[in-house]
Amino acid sequence: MKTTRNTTAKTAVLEVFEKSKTALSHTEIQKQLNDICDRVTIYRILDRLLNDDIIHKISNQDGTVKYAKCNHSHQKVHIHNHAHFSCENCNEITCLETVKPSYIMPHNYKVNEINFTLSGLCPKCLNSNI
Amino acid sequence: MKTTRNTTAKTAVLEVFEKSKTALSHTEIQKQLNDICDRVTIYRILDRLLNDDIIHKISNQDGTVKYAKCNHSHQKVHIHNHAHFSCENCNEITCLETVKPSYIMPHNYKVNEINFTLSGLCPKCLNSNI
DNA sequence: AAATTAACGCAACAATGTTGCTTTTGTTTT
DNA sequence: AAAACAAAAGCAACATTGTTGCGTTAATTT
Repeated sequence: MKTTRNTTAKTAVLEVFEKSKTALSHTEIQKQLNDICDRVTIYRILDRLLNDDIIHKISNQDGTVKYAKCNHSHQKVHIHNHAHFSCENCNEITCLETVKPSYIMPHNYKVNEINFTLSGLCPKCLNSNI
Repeated sequence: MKTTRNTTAKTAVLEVFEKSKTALSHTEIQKQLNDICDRVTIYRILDRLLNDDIIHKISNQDGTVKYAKCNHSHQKVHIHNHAHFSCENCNEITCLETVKPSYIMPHNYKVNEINFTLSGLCPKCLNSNI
């Protein structure tokens, strides 16, 4: 069986997620790490964290891919079927863990996962824009 | 004022969309066009069509970007606030124009657009898999 | 302390998207 | 119908993002 190790790079990436309130792209993570490790290493760490359900992947309307670690202190399992908000002004993506859409599906579809991303202005930008 | 022209390449791209029931990636469009024009030209045509609201952009969970032209014969304006379905088996993305999610937002957010993508098995794959 | 192997670094590559500049071509004007 | 105008195309070069192979390093177990 394959065991996962706690390397310095992985710990550093997790710290970056811990500190950030918003979802981060690979490039943003790399910048925050100040090149303490290789680009490829970050990709591989992200792969492992995704696999272990510690983070989840969000792809924005514009095609950019971001990653986030949710705070789900009380839950045992990481639920990523919640909504995300993408701000058109500051480009930050945040998890809206309370927002759960309801919908009616046509027959003959089997839904395994949902991805619900809303975009517009986040509270921060909404206030400073008026 | 900038006027848009009906070039052969643009017409060909529109025909490809017309024929296709599913959303298409840049690469898929290029293949169907049999290299009648440059890669860059396709990108620029897609930009124009997006700008003119003739097609819309869908970015899948996996980070791939696709484009689709909806059939909205009766409407004057192109509405792209509908749901999409992404099949995990055949990777096709289809518009679910009838599916409109309802949800409750926290205060202080201004929602301009929504992107609701469901993934799982489409009717075609659901039937052939059992 | 030695053994094991997960993870890293590096180089190379692939896919996707962008930009600048010249040429072509669709459309309007004369 | 020809000339004028400018949108769009072609081409080359580049930027970004993500992937793969392989030898080396280092976390964990024995």
